[in-house]
Amino acid sequence: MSIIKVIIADDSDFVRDGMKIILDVDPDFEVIGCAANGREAIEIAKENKPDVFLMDIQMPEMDGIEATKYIAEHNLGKVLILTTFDDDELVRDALKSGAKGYLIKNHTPDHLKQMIKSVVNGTGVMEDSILESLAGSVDAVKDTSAGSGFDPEGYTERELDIVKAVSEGLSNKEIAAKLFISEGTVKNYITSILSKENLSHRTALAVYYLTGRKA
Amino acid sequence: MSIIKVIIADDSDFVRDGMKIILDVDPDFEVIGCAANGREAIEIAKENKPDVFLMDIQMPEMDGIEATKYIAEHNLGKVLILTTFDDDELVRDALKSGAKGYLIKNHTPDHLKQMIKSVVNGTGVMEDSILESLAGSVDAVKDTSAGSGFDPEGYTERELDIVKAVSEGLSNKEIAAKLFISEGTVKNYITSILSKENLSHRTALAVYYLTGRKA
DNA sequence: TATATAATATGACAAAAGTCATATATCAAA
DNA sequence: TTTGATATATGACTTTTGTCATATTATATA
Repeated sequence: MSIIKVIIADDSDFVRDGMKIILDVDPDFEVIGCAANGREAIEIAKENKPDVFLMDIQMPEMDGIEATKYIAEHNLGKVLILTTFDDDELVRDALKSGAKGYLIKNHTPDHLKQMIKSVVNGTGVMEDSILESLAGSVDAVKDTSAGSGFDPEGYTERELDIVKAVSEGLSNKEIAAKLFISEGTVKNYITSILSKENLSHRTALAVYYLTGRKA
Repeated sequence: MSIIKVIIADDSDFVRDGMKIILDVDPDFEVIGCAANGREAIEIAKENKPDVFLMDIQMPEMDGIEATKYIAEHNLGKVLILTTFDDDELVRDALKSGAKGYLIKNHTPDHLKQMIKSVVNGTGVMEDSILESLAGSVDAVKDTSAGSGFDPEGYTERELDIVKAVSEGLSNKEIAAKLFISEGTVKNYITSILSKENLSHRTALAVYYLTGRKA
């Protein structure tokens, strides 16, 4: 695998520098340019075509979505969207515009690099799996948020205390001690929560709460 | 629990606004001020003492670490450090300066809120566990796919099959059916895995595998 | 070949987990 | 004030989990 040429586009110098530092120390990567907005990124790309753009969405002058559209149309490289908050709509727009995936900014260096490599080397079939794995990893980070996954709607505070405790891997006895209630009460809560979610045991509940996936 | 008063200090308006929006929609929180650097945050706090500061590290004029020192010395509130990259050294400095914990910026709204509450309500004994859980959650994000936290080293393929199945929330019976082995064999595997990881039940194992956190 | 490891299996047992009916106290809303 | 929701508790019971000792293959390696 040859050196992966990267252009970083992000209006925050902190993020830009951070990414650059991370990639610069790795001989597999070469950061051929940094830009504070989409237009700058494209200008850099016209002189020196990168393998991949790390592209923020929110940027002045030309945002990541517009830039991605242009890049995809002119075949200037692959785009990996960077998001700080996982703004579902924006990300969806970006993917529609031709981005190959999206990352949350604070992935560890190794994870980041691995993902960039996946995107760069991705051919037809692989790309789905990349998106899937990206989506999966974002889901894993998601805790309770809206949309897919565990929905706190319809639960009382106390029930949510129980859900959280179960999802920390605590036993009924431990939960009882933690919340100063009897073990029987904990069991009652769990029975009722399981029935609401149509699950049969606590582990399935923990998994669902943590990953949004039901077995 | 009364309303939690928050001051947000971050040089990026994107982060600042994002945090504010997230907290504003929740009646449990009141954002009493936003600041672009540590000095501003402290000025706001002198007029209206907050329960907690959400404090970026990298900021112009007065950075989060200096600000945290001042806040801790003058008892102006608890500090939760926000980091985009988990820069170990900076975070360590911040914790030394009296911060109560640190968050990565892209936690989901619910997770963020929950953590703020933990910090605000934390008293003596609880604080360790908060830090621990924060550290754990950062670890979890560090490597959602595989790597930190649960270490596959020392496990056979078959054992890992079991770990994965447990972490999908499957029961012993379901795992047995899925892997075409007897339920007893599944139990044996689980007993041995739990003992290797020093855990007492499958839910703790699933949580550990999924989040890197041990109960 | 002898030995270690991996994958499988059983049975007996103990310990949790989960179900269900029932009950009480509080508090807010109709 | 009656009703409904929430938080709590018990006891009796069933099912699932987890533990342990023990055993059979197959395969790889010393």
